[in-house]
Amino acid sequence: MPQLGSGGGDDLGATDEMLAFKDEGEQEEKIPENAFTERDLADLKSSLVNESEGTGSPAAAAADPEAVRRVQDPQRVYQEKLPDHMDDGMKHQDPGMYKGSAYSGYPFLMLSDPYLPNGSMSPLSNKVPVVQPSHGVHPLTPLIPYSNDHFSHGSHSPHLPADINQKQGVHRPSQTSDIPGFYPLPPGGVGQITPSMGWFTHPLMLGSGMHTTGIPHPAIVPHSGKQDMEHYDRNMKPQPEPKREKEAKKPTIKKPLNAFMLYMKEMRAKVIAECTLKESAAINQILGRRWHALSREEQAKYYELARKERQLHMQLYPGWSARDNYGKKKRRTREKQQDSNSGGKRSAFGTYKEKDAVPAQFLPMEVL
DNA sequence: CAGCCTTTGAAGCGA
DNA sequence: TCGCTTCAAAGGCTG
Repeated sequence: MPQLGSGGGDDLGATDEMLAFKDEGEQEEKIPENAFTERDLADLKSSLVNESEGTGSPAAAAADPEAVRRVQDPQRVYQEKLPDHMDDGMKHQDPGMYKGSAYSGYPFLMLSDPYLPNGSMSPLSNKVPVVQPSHGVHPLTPLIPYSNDHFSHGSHSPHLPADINQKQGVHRPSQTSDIPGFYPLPPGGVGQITPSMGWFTHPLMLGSGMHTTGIPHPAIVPHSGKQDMEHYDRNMKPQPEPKREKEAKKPTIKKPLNAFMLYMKEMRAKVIAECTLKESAAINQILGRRWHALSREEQAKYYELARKERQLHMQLYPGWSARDNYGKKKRRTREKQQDSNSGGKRSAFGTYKEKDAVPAQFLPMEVL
């Protein structure tokens, strides 16, 4: 807070305290991704084996030395757990804030990259307004899947005005009021989107989900859920007559994605490719470990992205509350959930079932 | 075919 | 304020 909060409060009301990370061991954590993946996979497999054998946490812990290290160093864990509000320290979009570092590969803020002749990053591209409005692309979440792969096709790059970075990136009077300005949806812009572009194929683009602002958002989802989505994906057409009722229903506005979710979205495909795994539960375990292994800068960019996602969400759906979606996911086994909650510990380390329970002395203060 | 699994983080709510 | 609960994504698995 002291060093970063000078620019006034965040409209999200975060405490804006930039927790200093401990530098300890950071280098160790920077493991090449491939090696990491192999180890992840091995770890995962061994822990699965161990779990099936019914052994306890030691085996699981042994399978993940990194986790063990974290557990044994509560302070590190505490510092590792980067609170969202730290990103508020970066909210000012100070051009120098991330200059040339943290946002590399960051699909949101680095959006201009694919459009740069050499693909390199312009310093200006660090700024939030780099969000690509001319595609009608959702400025935040949806960008993740498109990152470089999608943009590398180059078919849509002509839609990006060459000066967009300068125009939108340089001058930003206020944090909140200008957000909508990031996402002007040019008439016809949507139609230019290539089918490969994630949520541009979203059903809502085709009708019911279009936000009243005219800005489609992936957070809006028809009540009907998966099947409808699949239907849309296959046919790229609005639902036929019988679905009218459903259309009339109020669409579900999804929660904005948090930092980890954004990270998962971006990295999932990569992990799947590297591990040839598809099961999300396993993938997520790997991603969870990788998340912890990320440097503070790398995590910070996702926290920042998540913060902007929330901001945008707030602006698009002012009256929306996470509460609105409570109960929409039917949980069949509520008792079971409670059991696991009572038997396990949800902490900075994640969700621990009994076998993984962390001794209290290893828990960070905030958890205790 | 609905829900589970699995992860972290945000938010809501009751005490 | 604290602690618990729910949901966000995702895709194979399960009953």
